[in-house]
This record gives sequence, structure tokens and C-alpha cells, in this order.
Amino acid sequence: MEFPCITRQSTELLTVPDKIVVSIDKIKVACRDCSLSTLCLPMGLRPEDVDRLDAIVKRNRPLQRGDHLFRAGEPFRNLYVVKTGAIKTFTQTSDGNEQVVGFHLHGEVLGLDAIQDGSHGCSARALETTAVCELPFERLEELASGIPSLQHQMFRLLSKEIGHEAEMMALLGRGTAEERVASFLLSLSERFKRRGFSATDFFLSMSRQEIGSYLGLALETVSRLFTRLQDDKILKVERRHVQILDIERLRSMVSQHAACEAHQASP
Amino acid sequence: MEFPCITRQSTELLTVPDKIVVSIDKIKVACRDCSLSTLCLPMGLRPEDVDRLDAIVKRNRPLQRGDHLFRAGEPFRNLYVVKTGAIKTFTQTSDGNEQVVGFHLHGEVLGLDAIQDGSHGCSARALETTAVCELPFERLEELASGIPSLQHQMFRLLSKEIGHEAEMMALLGRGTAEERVASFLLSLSERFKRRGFSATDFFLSMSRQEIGSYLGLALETVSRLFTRLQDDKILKVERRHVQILDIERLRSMVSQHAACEAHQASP
DNA sequence: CGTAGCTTTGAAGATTTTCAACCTTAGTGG
DNA sequence: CCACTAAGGTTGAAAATCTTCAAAGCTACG
Repeated sequence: MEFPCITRQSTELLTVPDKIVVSIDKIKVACRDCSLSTLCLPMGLRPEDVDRLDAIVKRNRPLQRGDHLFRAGEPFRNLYVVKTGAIKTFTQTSDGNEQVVGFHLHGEVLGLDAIQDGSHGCSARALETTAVCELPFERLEELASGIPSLQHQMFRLLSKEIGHEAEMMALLGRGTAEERVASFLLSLSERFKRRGFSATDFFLSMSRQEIGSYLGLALETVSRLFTRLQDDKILKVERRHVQILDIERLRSMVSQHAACEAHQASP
Repeated sequence: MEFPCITRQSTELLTVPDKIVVSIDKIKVACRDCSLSTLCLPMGLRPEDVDRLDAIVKRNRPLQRGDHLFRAGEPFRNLYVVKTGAIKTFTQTSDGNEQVVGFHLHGEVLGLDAIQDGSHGCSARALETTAVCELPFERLEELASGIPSLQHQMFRLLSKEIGHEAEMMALLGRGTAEERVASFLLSLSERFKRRGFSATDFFLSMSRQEIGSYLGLALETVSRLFTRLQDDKILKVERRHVQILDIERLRSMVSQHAACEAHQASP
């Protein structure tokens, strides 16, 4: 079943119209009509090229909370773009625990690390009801060969991911627990804002445990810092509902965002 | 001045034949004759495509220790491949210190993070005498449009970088100081081995300070761990000369290498 | 030979983790 | 409709790890 491109709707409220008859027009919501088109791959493409891209995009039924999008070790076939909802990527540590490697909100792409060796290095699981677009990578490559601006977009996409990860590395290497939590909240805030949601009032779709794993902190430390930020009147936190009361003070807690390519890369 | 593709030669001994007359043949050492061709972009390309790639590669005079390859904020024009030597990339932290973001050995590529927004987010400086190939990115993109296997190589290159950084993030998030230092040494070991050098006996081109900055540790902690590993008969360290005596035990100190795409990526 | 830069080592201090207990909420079934 | 249960969240105290500050040793270079 195809899934229409629902946006600007809280995923908390998202219901899956499985049994509702949807008109053909709505089912075929194309890239050009998708409100993510300014965030997603089509950005900067000519309309006819967007249509060619659209032709290879598959839109499957949404994932339910806890469903896997893919598992570590599976062969790599597709990139995925989150349309609504949120997905976490994670690996298994030697002691059996989960190590969260990333959170992916709508408009964000998953699977970029798997291009390299043809299989996924991590697993991806939905944190809430989540709809994704599926982009068969081989066809995307073929298409990119013939559309220079698409090729360029893809290079930019990969480059951006590298920059983000480098920023994260710098944060994990340099930052205190406070800095990490502040930075995490600001990152979410900016990402929500860019997508038309409130930058100061949102729900976390992940647990304290998952945040801690991502930030390299014990879950108790995350909890304590939320409490402290609340005591300082910077936040209002009620379980997963976060309100940023003083975003400037939050920003001042993060010394600096260092964005840079990093580490080795041998082809 | 063009610089011949010198390889398998310790950069410690590298002298710059500035005034030595080099025959045309030697100057024009092409990608296809470069011993890095199995590590570098030409990997998997047909010979005629390697020649086309070669035609856009510039080979400048080597950098001396401390020379900048590029600085943060400069416009992005080229990717760089390290032919011999080593380069560090780093950003400035708010308190004026350097934050090392990566070490790049020969065969490794720099500048990938800058594709995104057209300017370098970090600075790059030579740790020792270093020769690099310069790849004008615009021309590389044009070329890749016409050579699918080159496009594919470039996607793989970027993807590999993402995987490496994710691994590093996991290490910084999860690992103890011991784990980080062990992992760092193993990473160097593998990279030297792949390039035909000893995997167990090598010189560090970076200081304890730089290692610490990269691993998110105080330089004293790095020093203490080197000492401890030496006391445990796992290493022999003499200033910058490292010998790995028991690589299995070193490996067992690193719980797991988690390789995975990470963090958000919105195009 | 002297100096500057890098490295090592020690001891005190700060931050974060771990362990443990308790609280809250949402969902389940009587 | 309410009690029960499980999962997630909060809080406290002790313990471990790492950093900071300080001093001294070593090497290379002029």
C-alpha cells in the first residue's frame, strides 16, 4: 500500500488509514508535491528531473513503533528518507547492549554508511509510527549519472553527513555531560524548527536510556541534567515533553559547534 | 613543480629534490603508475578512465612540517589525497585551543566535509614532510558524470568516511580511555599494514597532546596509558616510536568496533 | 651548552558512573 | 472501575575514572 505524504502533523496523532479508501491522487503523492522536497534529495532539481527521481521512489506502509527498517548485516539495497516519525540506528556492543548511533527525524536520510561495503553496519528501528520513502540505490546511481545536479545533491548529502558526524565527534571528545545534553536539545530544536514545528516545545521520541547511549552518558546522568536544567529555569521537562524556556542560555552552554571532516578515508 | 609519486619510503627520510633535475618521465608519474592506485580513487577504474582522472590531478611541491594545506573558512576547490607523510585536520575551540578532528595518512582523502557548503570547516596542517595530490572537485564531478564507475567510487569513498566517523563516535561515546588508546593504535597499525609498512613497528607523527585532543583525553592520560601498556608488555614506547608486542591483547581491550551510519543527514 | 618543547609522573580534585531504592505512568485483566 | 504490573524515570550515596595542577626529566636544536 502506498502512503500519502502527511506532514506538519504530530506523529503522536498519526493514525494509519489502513482501511480508509484513499483516492489515487492522494496515494500518488509525488516528490514534487511532498512538503519535504526542500529538505530531501529533489532540492535544486529541475521539475522534470524530480519526476524521474519520483519514478524510482517506493512508498511502503508505515512502520509501527519497534519495527525494524533494516538490520545490521543485511544487504544494502536502498537509502531511506523519513517522511514522518523518527528512527534510531544502533549497533550491538560486545556486552549485549545497544549502542545508539543516530536519531533520524523526518526529511533525514538513512543508510549512507552502507554504500561502502554493500551491507548495513547498523540496525534501524522505528521510535514511533514512521513512514519512509525507499530509494533503490542502484537506480539512484544510474539516474545520477545522467543528471549532474542530482549527482551533486548526492555528494552534498553525503558530505553533510560527514560534517554532522564530525561535529558529534568533537562534542563527544570535548564536551561535558551538560554540554552534550544542551547540544542534543539544540540539535533537535533546530531540526524541528526547520521542518515547521515548534523549536521550543516538542516531544522526545526516545528514552533517557537511548539519549544516554547516543551521548555517551549513563541514563541517570541524562535524567539529572534534565532536572538541573529545569531547576535553572532553562527547560521545562515532563517525561518526554520538553519546553525550552531560555534558548539563549542553552546555547551559551555549548562552547562551540566544530564542523569538520574528520578521521581517515581511504577509498 | 610536479612531484613524483614516491612511496614505500619513510617520510622521515624524504628529501625534496628541489634542485635536482628529474627526467620528464619521472615527473609525470601518473595515477596508473602510483603505488597508491589500489587505495586511491582509481581503484576499480578501467585504464583509460584512470588516464582521464590523471589528467585533472595536480601534483604540487611537498608541504613541510607545520605548513597548512588549507584553513577553515577558505573556499572549497579541491579534494586532496596524501601521497606521503601525514596531515592533521583540526578546528579552533572557543577557548582558543586546537581540537584535532582527524589524522590522514597516505592514500587517505581530505576535504570531503567541505563539499556540502563550499568552504572548509576545518584547517589542515602537515605533521611531517608531506606530498599530496590535488583533485579539483568541479572537474572531478564532471568526470564522474561520464564515468559511472568513478561516480560509484566517489560514493563509496564518502560512505566509507561516514562509516569511519560513526565508528569513532561509538568509541568516544562508549569507550574508556584505555579502549580509546588501544583502538587508536590498532587503527594506525591497520592503516600502516595496508600500505605495506610494518603493522607492529612505527613512528607516531603526532604529539601526545594531539592524540589526546583527537581521543577526547588529557595528554597526561594518553601518556599514562602508553606507560601502562608498556608495563603490561603489550607495547614498547619510546617517545614517538611504538612497537606493538602483543597485538592480540591490544585487540581484546577494544570491546567492539561498531561501524554504522549515524546522526542525522538532511540534504 | 642552554633553552624550548615534549613527555613523564605524582597527588589532589572534579565529574561521571554504578548500585540501589523509590516514584510515576500506562496498560492489563479481574 | 480499580488494582496490579511492567517499563521508564528520578534521586541519593559510594566508587571509579579522568582531569588538573605541579614539578621534573629528556631530546633536539640552535
